[in-house]
Amino acid sequence: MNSIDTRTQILDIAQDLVQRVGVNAMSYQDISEAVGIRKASIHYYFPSKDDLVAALLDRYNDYFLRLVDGIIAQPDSAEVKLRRYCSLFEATLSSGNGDKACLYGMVGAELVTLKHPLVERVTTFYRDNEARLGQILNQGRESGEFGFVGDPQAMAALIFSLLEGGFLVARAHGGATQYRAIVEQLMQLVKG
Amino acid sequence: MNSIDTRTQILDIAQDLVQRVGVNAMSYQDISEAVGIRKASIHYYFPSKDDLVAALLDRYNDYFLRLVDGIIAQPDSAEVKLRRYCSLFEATLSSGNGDKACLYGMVGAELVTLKHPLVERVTTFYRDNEARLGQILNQGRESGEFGFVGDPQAMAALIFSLLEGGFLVARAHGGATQYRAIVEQLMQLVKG
DNA sequence: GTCTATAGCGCGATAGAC
DNA sequence: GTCTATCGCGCTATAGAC
Repeated sequence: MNSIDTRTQILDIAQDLVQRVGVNAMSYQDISEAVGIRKASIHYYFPSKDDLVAALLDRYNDYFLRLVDGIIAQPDSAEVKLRRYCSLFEATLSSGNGDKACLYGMVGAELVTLKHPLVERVTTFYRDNEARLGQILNQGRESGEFGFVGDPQAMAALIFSLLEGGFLVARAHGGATQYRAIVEQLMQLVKG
Repeated sequence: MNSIDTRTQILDIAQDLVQRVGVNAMSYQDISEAVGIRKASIHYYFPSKDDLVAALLDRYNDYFLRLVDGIIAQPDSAEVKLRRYCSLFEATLSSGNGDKACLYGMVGAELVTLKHPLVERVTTFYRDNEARLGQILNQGRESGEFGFVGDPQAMAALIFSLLEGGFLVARAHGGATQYRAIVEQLMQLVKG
């Protein structure tokens, strides 16, 4: 099963690189040095760079949405669920050094330079996340925990944009502390 | 003054490219084709790519902050000022095709790939914008227009992250309509 | 100021030995 | 599966003619 291990190592390193420097600045050369194989060997697992990025996005999508669904399925209050959702993002920001952004946030910034099958993955990820945020907000509205004004779906879109943006801004200015302050301010607004 | 015109043309085209595809994907070749000169001639005005990007950021910083200061100086309500501030962003999103992001948002996403004198410009731009948003929010708090809970400076940081993120997300999903809906939802939250 | 020409590098990708 | 070797491209940047 050495081949599976190598494939996973490549994906892990590639994801780390994309989260730091973006898709365009990530190269087979960088990956090969970090993994300890030659860059030609990477083409054995991922013939083209688009194949690699697609695999990256699919793996992250499955991983992330499964975590989110796990949070939603728990019998917790809506506030706890929303806080946990925001923490999913923060965990990435804090892991390793503080210079990693959300994978889909980075890819979204470079969206125009991507080919079509990749673009659709990004829009789908955004839509799915907003839908799940909407579920949490609806629960909070019904239970009376959340008293924010306006449409829950509009609020879900706002929160998702806020978290993606908060990630990128925090990297330049304030770091995890600033991100946490923003989430705290958000919680106050949602409770209303 | 033909030289000044050419220099401005280069900056205009380069800015448009960075807002669409990012710093790393923007090339002297792309610029030369759009301006109608050879790429070697661009080096006459901007010896290195870092020189070009620095000039780009400085010009945009001056232009944008002057607009913001103009908005703040007017004898308008805080709500009008905040709406105008958000519209500054939206104007960029709508200009040309809908696939442009905020210049500093794009550069922020690629922050890790930038050299140091450029990084500082980005952090300064973020800080200056949050400070000005804080001014507007304070005015609204004092006049009684804004009833949001929490610290105005934390709220300013939240709004700035939201607008930068809203930009990037809207490009992938929903466009100017989605961005406008987010701003509308924000206004409701700020009024409290 | 703008041009042609070119250097030098890193990139994604492929062929073929082992 | 992993390697060496190499191709062809696009990039930033420079030298020097006009």
